Formats: sequence, structure tokens, C-alpha cells
Amino acid sequence: MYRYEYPRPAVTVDVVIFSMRADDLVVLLVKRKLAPYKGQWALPGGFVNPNESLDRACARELEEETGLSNVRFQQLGAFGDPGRDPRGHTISVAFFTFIVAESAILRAGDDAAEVAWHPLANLAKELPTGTHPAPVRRTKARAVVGKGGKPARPSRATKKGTIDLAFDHRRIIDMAQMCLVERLRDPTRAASFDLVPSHFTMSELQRVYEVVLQHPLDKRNFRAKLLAAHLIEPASASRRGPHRPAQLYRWKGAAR
Amino acid sequence: MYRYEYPRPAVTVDVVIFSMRADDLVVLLVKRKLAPYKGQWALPGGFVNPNESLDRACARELEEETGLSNVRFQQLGAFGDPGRDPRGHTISVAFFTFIVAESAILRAGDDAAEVAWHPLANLAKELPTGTHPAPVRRTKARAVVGKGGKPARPSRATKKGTIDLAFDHRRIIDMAQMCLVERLRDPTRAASFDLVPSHFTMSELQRVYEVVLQHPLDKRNFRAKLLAAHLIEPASASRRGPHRPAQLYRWKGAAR
DNA sequence: CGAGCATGGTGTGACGAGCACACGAAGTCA
DNA sequence: TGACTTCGTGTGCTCGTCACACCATGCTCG
Repeated sequence: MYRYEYPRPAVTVDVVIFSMRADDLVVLLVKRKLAPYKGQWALPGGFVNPNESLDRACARELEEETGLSNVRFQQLGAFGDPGRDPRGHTISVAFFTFIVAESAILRAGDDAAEVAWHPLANLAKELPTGTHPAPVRRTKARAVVGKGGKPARPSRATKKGTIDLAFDHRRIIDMAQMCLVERLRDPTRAASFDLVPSHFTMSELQRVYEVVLQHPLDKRNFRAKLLAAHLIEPASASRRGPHRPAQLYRWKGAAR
Repeated sequence: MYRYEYPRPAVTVDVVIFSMRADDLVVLLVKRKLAPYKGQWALPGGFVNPNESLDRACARELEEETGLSNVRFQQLGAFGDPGRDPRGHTISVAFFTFIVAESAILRAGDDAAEVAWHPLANLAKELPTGTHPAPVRRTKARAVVGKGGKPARPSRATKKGTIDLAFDHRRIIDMAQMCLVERLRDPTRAASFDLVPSHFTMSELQRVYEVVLQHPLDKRNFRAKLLAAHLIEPASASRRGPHRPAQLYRWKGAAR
């Protein structure tokens, strides 16, 4: 039937996956195996296949590059500035979510030389608006916290302790973070993320909030607001430790 | 340099422009001059040119099809279900905004046979999920409120008084409306839209809110909240009528 | 020119949400 | 058994939100 054959921009998906790791807000990155930006860290993602929905492309790319599956995303938006990809005009649809790092089994595959969680604080700031970083090849090595919490491969970095991301991925992460904070303000919307394992204590959940929002919360107010939302319920067990055991909670409607 | 030549989905932009007209929330539509969905109403929009940013594509398509320029948009998101466009896999990045209809001079151009504001209430409901309407050719005529508030061309319709939109545009409009409501709840974010002309009375602005939010607001609370936000200031003049003159306001920081 | 009419403009009190605040309870460990 | 650590809870204040009714002002029309 009808079909225009104008030159087309390419379409990719990129995924921002946040998590908590030792009181840090971390994001899942892959080290690129191919040009452009070969050897630099980037968001998992890739080209959309013909007749593939955006959500499916997102899930597929994530699975191919990191081994993760069964993750639900929120769409963040489309990024389409010409020049954001040295291969040519490329429009990226970004997704984001939050998962529990401990339950994620990572496996670098496909175009990824490596997969690791990186604290947001270790990433170089977004460049002054307009310009995008050109792919670089040579840089001094730098240790970062990687998979498993142990020091990982040295990686490219330009400033003390910071990693430059490929493409405009730093900007995408910034926007995802803003969006995440926005969601967390409303408990109902926050419940769509896996902020904590299926059973959790109040303090565990509160710590996630504090790390993401970047300011401390009052224990009692936090508890009261969350309970008022009727989204969680006490689970039978409690968590032990070198102190008084804590009540475990779980999301309402979750399978026992 | 590097360049993949996989088959690519096409990329379009679509624009949802809301406005007020005689106590109705209206949206700007164009009647398609070309297949697919020839003769049906659709959102203004079209293909993204090579090396054109999404915002620029959006502004260009809007200008080409409706004559409108100098409009600022917010991005709504990307719609990429395969099957949403009978021409083949097409990803549309949607934008939306709100403008003052009275100050908009419309001119159908390019692929548009006609341009008109349509009350949201006159549009057919979104179809049951999953399916998308196939292009239809023959249908019974139906009068709708068009450009200028007068009855416009008869148009395609399937149910009494409702118009079926092309593609998944009805769904896009629904999402834009939800997003619009969301923004209006926060005066700061609402200020990025042209809800009212540069000088306006409290009641005029309030009426816009009531129409969009679809419920009445208390006059005093509305006034108080808006003034508390320090976003508007009284202008010198006042508006006359067959009653007590009303104080005019304008957005702070607006040119005198 | 005065009465009626339509809209403009204003203050208060009730209520609930959010916040800051301190202390006893229940375990572990030495 | 005492010290320590984290858990769990109730109250009072403040502030924002909401509902609510009346007089003011200018126009029109008889």
C-alpha cells in the first residue's frame, strides 16, 4: 500500500535502571564493546527492530545486554537532538525503573563488554548545554564500584573519580532521576517500582526514600504516611539482628 | 564513519493543541488530504526530517499544516505500537500545549484539507484496547463545531455526533489531557501554558481551570491560591462590562 | 434617575496533613 | 545483668485546603 521512503532517523531505546547499593543510588551501565564510544560506559539499549513495540524493544535490549528480564518500565520520553549520536540522526526513547540490585543476576552479553552498577555520584556532570561529548579513546584509568560491590575494572574518566558516559546518556539519567523523585512523592505511584524486596522493614524502605530524595525523613511521619496509603500490610515474620526485631511488611496484593 | 543500515521504523511528530472555546475544551485537528485515513480528522503532525530535532519537526509540521507558529510545547511521550500506522512501523513522538484560540490565525496548508477546533466531547471514545481503527472511506456526514464557532464541513463519524480520529490519535489526546490536568494542579507548571490572553481577569482564568479539570472551583480559594503563588500581578487596567469592572492581571515577568 | 441585575471582590472558621519532637520496648552481646 | 542498638509509638503546632455568604460596583432599562 502506501509507503514513503524518505530517509529516516534511526530509533533506539535506552533504559535507566536505578537501585540502592550500600547507601548509594546506583544506575546500571554497560561498557560498550563497539564503536562509537567503544569502551565507554553507557545505558543499556539499542536499535528498535522492525514491527517491535517500544516496550518490547526495551525489554529485549535489556535482556540481551545485561541478562535482566521481567522488569517493568515507565517511559521517560524521546531524545532526538541531531548530533546526539555520531552514527547519524538517531532518536532514542528512554525508559526507566527501579529494582532491587541484590535480586538482579547480571550477565554481560551481546554488545556489552561488561555490566555494572555505578553510583550516580561517580558519573561526570552533564556537559554545558548544546555540546555533546565526542567519543574518546584514551583516558586515564580509574577505579569504580562495580558488580558485587567490589572494585571493578578501571574505566575511562576525565575528572578525578568521574566517568563520562556515552552519547547524551548523562542527560537522560538526570531526567530519569528527576522523574523518579517526582514519582516517589506520591506513595501510590511509587508502588510501581521495586524499591525493596518483597518483604521489608520500614527503615529499609525509608532508607531508599532518603537516598533518592537526598534528605532525611522523620521516622514517625514516614511510617504514618505510608500506612495511611493502605498500600502495605504487616507480614507475619519479623527481621532479627543485634537489636529489637523489626516488623516485616509487604505490598498489599502481593503473592504470599 | 559507522552506520548501520537495518530497516528502520519511520518517525513522526504529532501535536495536541488544546484551547477554550465557548466553555468547551477544544483540540486543534486537521482533515487529512492524503491516504491513509484520507478525509478523516487527525492531529497535526508528520514525518521528522533528517537531522531535524524533534522540537523543530514539531514546530515545522504545525506551521505547515495549520499556519501556527511561535508555540512552545511540552513533550508527551513516544507512541510506537506496530500497527498504529497502516503505512508500516511508525513511531510518533507526541507534544502538547494549550493556547488561546482567539489569537490563533489558522490556515489549512500542505497535507491538510481543513483545520478546525473540535470540542473533546465530539470525539469518539478510544476503541477497546489493542485494536486500532482501520482507515474508512464511506460514512454518514455529521455536523461539528468548526473553525470560527460556526457549523463546519460535514465530517466522518460512526456514532451519533462523534468523530473518529485517524491512527491512535484519540489515545494520544487522552494522554495529553491527563497530562494537562496534572500540570494545572500546580500553578507553577501551569504558567508555562497560554491559558489566557496576556491580560485577564480572575474569572476568565478560573473558567479555563474549571473546564479542563471538569469540576467547579471556589472563587475565593482559587484567587487566594493563585495570588499566593506570586505568579501573577495586577495590571493597571480593568475590564468593563454590564457589571462591576474586573481587575486585570498578567503573568509576572511578562513584557508590559 | 432609581431599581434591578450581573459580576467582582473579600474574611473566617473547621478540618486534615505534615512536621517536629522523646521515650520505653525488645532484642544481642560482652 | 548492664550497655548498646534499633524498633515502635502519641501529641501538639502549624499550615494549607476547603467550604461558605455578603456587600460593592457599574450597567441597563424602564
